[in-house]
Amino acid sequence: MFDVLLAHIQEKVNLSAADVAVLKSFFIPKKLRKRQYVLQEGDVCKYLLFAEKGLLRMYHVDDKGTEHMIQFAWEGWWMADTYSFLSGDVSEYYIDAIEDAELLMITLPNFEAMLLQLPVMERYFRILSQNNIISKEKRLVNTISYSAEEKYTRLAAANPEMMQRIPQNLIASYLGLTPETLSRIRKKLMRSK
Amino acid sequence: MFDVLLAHIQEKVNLSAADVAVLKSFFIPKKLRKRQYVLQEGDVCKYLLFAEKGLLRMYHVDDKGTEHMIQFAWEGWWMADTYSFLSGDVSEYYIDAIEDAELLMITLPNFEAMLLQLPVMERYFRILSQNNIISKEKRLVNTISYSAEEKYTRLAAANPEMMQRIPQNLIASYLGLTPETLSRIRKKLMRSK
DNA sequence: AAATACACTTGATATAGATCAAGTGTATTA
DNA sequence: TAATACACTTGATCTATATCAAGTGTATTT
Repeated sequence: MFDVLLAHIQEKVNLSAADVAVLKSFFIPKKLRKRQYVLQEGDVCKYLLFAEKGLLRMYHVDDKGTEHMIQFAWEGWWMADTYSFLSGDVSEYYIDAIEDAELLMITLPNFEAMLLQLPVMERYFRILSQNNIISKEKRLVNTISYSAEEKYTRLAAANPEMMQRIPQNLIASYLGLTPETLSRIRKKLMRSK
Repeated sequence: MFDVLLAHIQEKVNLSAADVAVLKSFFIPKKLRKRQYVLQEGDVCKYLLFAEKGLLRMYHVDDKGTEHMIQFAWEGWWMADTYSFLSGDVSEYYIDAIEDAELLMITLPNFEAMLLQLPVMERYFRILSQNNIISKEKRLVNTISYSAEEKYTRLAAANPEMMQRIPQNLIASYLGLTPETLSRIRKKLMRSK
């Protein structure tokens, strides 16, 4: 149940056996069916989520009803609307399961208690957050600097795992493209290979 | 010299007088003239920067030579190519001064030493990084979900300080638009007001 | 097993925003 | 004080990508 989480944390910082026991006590396990929501627009994001298994997405729905993918999370990744989770304000995003999933969830009070009781977790989340910033910065540059075709090829090169795992229409949305445009780009790239 | 930095840190965490003395010892002050570089593509980002005064920008230059604004930093903001700074790999970005500036700079070894000697700074940078993630997430959603006009009005509403301070052509680049397009949008909005 | 929904493809057309080009006013430099 | 550069504007045209529409194959539901 905690295998993936503990491996992930211990890659960055050291935890004693006692620490591990304390750590576990803060989390709530949860299983999700495909298409099941964890967060809907207008709700407060009550949990920070860690994926032990399965696949989640966070997305925004614009005025026209179009979905825009913000993030995906599979085994070994955290997910939350960080803003809503930390501020308690309602979220403008949705989180749901693309595949059946097993999660570990932590509430904000427990998150804060954990950081006080296990100060080493400040370091863990500081490192994690910095890595998150790096990848968001790369994605931003990719989004504003390149053509549709370049965006796609760069994403595929930088993130092959995503290409195997995520349906093509969701990749399109992640890149800010329509599914039709991505389909045509892929066709063109196939021909030229 | 350290006024803005200390105020900023003490808004988030507590520092004793002794802590402050230790903290100061890790930083190098630096003055920059307008248009002066702190980082150029191909260099390693050796410093994490804090702006005590003035205005900096970080940007990417694409294959066609077009600049794309990644971030601005004025009094009270940090700046670095986080990836290059932490990994030691060469940067793909430029950082320079838009206005004359006074900076406090810290090297990676000093940054790490500071975190070890002042563990409370782990917390400070964890909070800071989370806030950074929140704002990058908002910017991303803005970038991929809305039309040029909506992007601009939303940025102006969410970030009025930026509008006053940053030249219009750089705002355009920050939004992923050409200066011509932004000029026309503003004209249209003036008329309709 | 049939019915329905969904992911993806392909074609025709529309359009938001880019590009190219020229001009104005203001700030910096010689 | 003249010269030059730079930020911004405005117009004409072009183009990458969106939109609309229809069709195919596969998976899910009844």
